[in-house]
Amino acid sequence: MPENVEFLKTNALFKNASPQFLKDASAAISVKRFDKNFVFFINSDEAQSFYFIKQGWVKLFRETLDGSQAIVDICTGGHIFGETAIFENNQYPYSAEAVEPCEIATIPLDLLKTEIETNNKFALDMMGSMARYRRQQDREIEHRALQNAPQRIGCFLLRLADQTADGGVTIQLPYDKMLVASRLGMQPETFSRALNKLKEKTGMEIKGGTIKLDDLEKLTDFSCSACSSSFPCNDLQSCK
Amino acid sequence: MPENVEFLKTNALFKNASPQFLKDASAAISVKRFDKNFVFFINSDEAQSFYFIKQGWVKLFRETLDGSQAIVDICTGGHIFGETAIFENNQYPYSAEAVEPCEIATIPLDLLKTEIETNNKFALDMMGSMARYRRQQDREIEHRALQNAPQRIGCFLLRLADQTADGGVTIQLPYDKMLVASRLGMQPETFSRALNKLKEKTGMEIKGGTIKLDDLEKLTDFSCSACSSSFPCNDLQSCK
DNA sequence: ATTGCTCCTTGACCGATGTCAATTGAGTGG
DNA sequence: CCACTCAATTGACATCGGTCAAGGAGCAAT
Repeated sequence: MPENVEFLKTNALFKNASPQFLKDASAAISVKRFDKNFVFFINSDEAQSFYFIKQGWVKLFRETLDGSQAIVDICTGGHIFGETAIFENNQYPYSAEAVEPCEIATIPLDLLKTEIETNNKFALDMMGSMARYRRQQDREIEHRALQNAPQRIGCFLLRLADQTADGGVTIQLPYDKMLVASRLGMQPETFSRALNKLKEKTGMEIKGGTIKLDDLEKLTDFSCSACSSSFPCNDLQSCK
Repeated sequence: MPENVEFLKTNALFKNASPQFLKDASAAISVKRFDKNFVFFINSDEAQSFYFIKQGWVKLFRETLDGSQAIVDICTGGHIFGETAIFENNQYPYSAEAVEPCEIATIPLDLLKTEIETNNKFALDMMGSMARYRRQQDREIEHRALQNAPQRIGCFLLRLADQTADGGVTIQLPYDKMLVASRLGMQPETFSRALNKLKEKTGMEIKGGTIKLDDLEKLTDFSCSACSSSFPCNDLQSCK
């Protein structure tokens, strides 16, 4: 397969991509760096391309008339965005902005469209990917209805947690606290206070965006009681 | 096409279903009436079938350890449910219960699975249907974050509205107010109070589940300012 | 070190929603 | 017609989260 598109394989969606698709993509692809705050497209723009994130974080969002923002998703390396325009009359259904310097591959949407139309295996993978997203969204709605702010933060942290050698846990926030707050649908002030409450309840140690905890169970006890999945909630995507 | 599966065509998903699928479905299908509160399956049950609603309303939901319920969706005639188990290791990702007497067709999941694997047109339709659902969910999350209770109710009503001859509008709630409340992610008490506030603001006339309003614009002015779509929000599914 | 910037935190306050309890109302079956 | 049940409303109150304003912490440029 062409070298310059090998990285696509880091996304399971492309594991059954046809040679033709890879060849065409290889010819048409453009990989570039983008600065923080670069806007890839805005909601309802005519869609020409979809994007593959090699590196960095991208925020997908929609805005209301009165200027509020709703975060649709926050994605990073290995994820694609903008591809849903295929099913939306070729209009992007949200806006996309870099939240830090990024390395992004731009690929014509037509190629993807042709591929799902002609390669059934690929179509199946695409459906799997859409179903995974659906599961994610369903749970997100549930969390917002049934969990309070500290619990939602706890749940978010759990999906970032790395076991350390001594049985403890280290968690590194992947981006700004402000952005985590809006990802979780709360105000920065609420986030700050809720994180403090979580700290009290679990004895975690917080230093900037790094969090340490000796016992994961403290966190699961606190957060997972108000959720319909039980930990480890493998049906939910990690946030990394 | 076999007569006893003709009704499937009322769902756009089946417009490109293969003759083979229809024939197999025709042989395997079972159409029955179910009482109110009948439970079709519960979350994480092994999935054998998916269901097509000919008549009535069905509630899809998940439950937490502490007994709270989160509504995933509430569906009616022409909609299917349970089909997502295909992408979830053959386990239903939610529970399903009749909220009133229903007429439901039960169809083996295998047939659907085979169909998406072998009929690419069908697979594309399936993706379209999944994308529509995604759009729906994205907006749902947005609404819960940015709209208050009266606005959410207003938005819900707008998607039920029928123009009457004299330019006015009649709206009929499709099911219990309690269920509408949980569909909108709020408590029955909150719903009741919020509906009163909406009545004050728009001058609507409420009698049981029937609502009359002379001017739709009163409602859109009130609800749609806190939304990222503008009315008529054709990207959102009607609630009927 | 100083300045200026942005992110983050904290305090004070308020409005929205949830909770609990009592009451009313509508529909059902005896 | 009456009792029963459940939905719906209403009141009182608590809690949560949002808003506004002020201050502190980290960081880069000078």
